[in-house]
Amino acid sequence: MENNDFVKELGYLGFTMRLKRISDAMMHEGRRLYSELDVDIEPNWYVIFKLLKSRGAMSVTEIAESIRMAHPSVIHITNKMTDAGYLISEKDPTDSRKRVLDLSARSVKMLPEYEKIWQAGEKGVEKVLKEHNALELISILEDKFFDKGFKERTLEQLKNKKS
Amino acid sequence: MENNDFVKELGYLGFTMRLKRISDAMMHEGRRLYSELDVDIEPNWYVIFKLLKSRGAMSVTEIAESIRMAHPSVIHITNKMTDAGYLISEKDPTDSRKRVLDLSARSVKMLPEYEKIWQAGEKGVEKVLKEHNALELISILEDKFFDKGFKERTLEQLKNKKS
DNA sequence: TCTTTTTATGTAGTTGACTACGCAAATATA
DNA sequence: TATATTTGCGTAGTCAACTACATAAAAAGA
Repeated sequence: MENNDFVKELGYLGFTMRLKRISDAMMHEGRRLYSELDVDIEPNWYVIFKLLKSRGAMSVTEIAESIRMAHPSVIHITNKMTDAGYLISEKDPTDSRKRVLDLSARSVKMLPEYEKIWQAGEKGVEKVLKEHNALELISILEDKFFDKGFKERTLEQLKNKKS
Repeated sequence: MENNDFVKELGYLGFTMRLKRISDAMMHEGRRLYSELDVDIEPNWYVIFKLLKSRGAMSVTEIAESIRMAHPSVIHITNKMTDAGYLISEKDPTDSRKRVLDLSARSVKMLPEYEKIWQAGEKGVEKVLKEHNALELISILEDKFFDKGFKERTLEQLKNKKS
């Protein structure tokens, strides 16, 4: 960080933007990392890989709920993974509305290599965050600001001017 | 948060995605908040408003550096603010490459109202985060993961397999 | 059984970041 | 002074997330 960072000067008002900047920066770093290692996957795919490996085949909506994402986002990600040959998509035989996704043979073959990278990334993050209770803070943020949290809290403050 | 959140199960591996989810959620909440209050501004504009109010007129690149964003992003945001009548754009008389941006009369008129909202939002965030050293943690994240941080740390871990 | 409601998926359109590249003006250098 | 480099801005193209809406199948209810 440079010392002339205006967002930092804004205190708690700058919090959301700083959160976004860090998250965006890490995403872009992830993309650069993969491209430098010549690995043709994208950041965030790892969640789908891990999920399907752990739980087996799942439908679009099941995936969306498991990782708390809107279903169109899941469709977008998994379509790209399917195009890249990492996922297999099949109609559910008992419910023809559903589409069931699972890891392809290519995924099974490549996963060991990719998991090395993810483990290294995790270690790097862990080293920095272990002594700072970072996961605990993230949990609190999720509890307080997911869904209606931030808006409601602000409207509340606008009404009760006293505080 | 629901209890069946797979990303949470991933430990430090899920950290970046959880960061992104929270930051996205807060952004969307912000948009909903403004629309509910019938205010025609967008999340993140507040940083530009605050910056120009505090520092006076600035060029595109100066703004980008002050808030640590890529300059095309700043152009994108400030163009929309200009279209909405909140900013004035003028060529720098001494350097014709530069374009200098400043708050319009409309901004000056509306700012007191908007600042009430931002103050309320800040209070809401502050209430939740005060006892958790959240700003300190954000600073650490910025120090460690901005720019080349995350990629370099991961590559390092990939080499030194021992740790 | 026929109709209504719910569920699962998909598409379209919006927003907000980024990188890569191009162009023109200012500055530095030969 | 002429050329080369740097700087400032802008555009194009990419990607990820969201909401709103559409469609079709399944489930529920009359």
